[in-house]
Amino acid sequence: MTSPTEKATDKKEEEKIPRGCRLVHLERVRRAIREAIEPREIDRLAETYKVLGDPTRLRILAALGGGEMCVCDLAAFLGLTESAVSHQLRRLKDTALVKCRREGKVLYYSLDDAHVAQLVSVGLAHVRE
Amino acid sequence: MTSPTEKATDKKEEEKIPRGCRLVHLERVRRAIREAIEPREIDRLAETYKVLGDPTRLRILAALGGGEMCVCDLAAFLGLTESAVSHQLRRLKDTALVKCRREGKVLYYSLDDAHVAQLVSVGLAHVRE
DNA sequence: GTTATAATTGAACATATGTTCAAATGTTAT
DNA sequence: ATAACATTTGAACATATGTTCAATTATAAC
Repeated sequence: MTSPTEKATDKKEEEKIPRGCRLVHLERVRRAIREAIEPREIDRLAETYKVLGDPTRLRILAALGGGEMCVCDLAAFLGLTESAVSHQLRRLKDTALVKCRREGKVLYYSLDDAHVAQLVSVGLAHVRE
Repeated sequence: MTSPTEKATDKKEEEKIPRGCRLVHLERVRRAIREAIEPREIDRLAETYKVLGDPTRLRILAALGGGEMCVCDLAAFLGLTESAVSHQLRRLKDTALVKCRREGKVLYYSLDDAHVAQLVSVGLAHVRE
């Protein structure tokens, strides 16, 4: 299962495997390490999905899919305080999922780009299958 | 802004709007309510994204993208205990993101279907843009 | 049967999360 | 200036989350 060539790989990969743990399929562990996504990207990806993983924020995104809305519109739709909505919108903006523009006193929020609607629809396709 | 016809819509929608809250754009709130995704679907969607929103679970999915692995392989790759990995795999299985097959004492985990890899890649495209 | 291996389960802990409340911005009109 | 409006901010609270540890199940070999 572990051929001589596999045992002779560079140290970098070996060092990433904790000592003393069981190794049922060493070559598979090595490949996973080799092809792993960078930690920074993993963290950003996780942050994005974490933000998507809340019913309130998903409802906000779905609503914005129909056109821009202001904070109090969303508060009325969601049945929440404007403060709660504002907090959520900030997270959505920090993750580049929504953007906003000012018109007088009112801030109009909308989806940041086409990717966002796609993210929601791919997820829907999964849960509906 | 609020035409006579808009005021004459059915009561069901009106009742969904909390009393006493500001209404800057009533017609937008109505449309959001009308086109809203069902609560059950929203919850399942949120649950799916919540599961995706963790670095450890994303690393597991990315690793399984290269082929099936057993629990101790993943534990070695992640640098975590097998218990921690098992807990995470259960969440991934409950959300239909991974599946597993038994071969003797070993359980081999793999991505549940093509949708899963797509979910990860769409997310990656978003954070990389 | 016993022993060893692969994985799961449940309790416990520290940390993170979502909402509310009260107070503070920023903008427009008077 | 002042007042009113739209939204944001920070602190506080209860609840949820991820990992570890110890104990348990399940399979295979002896």
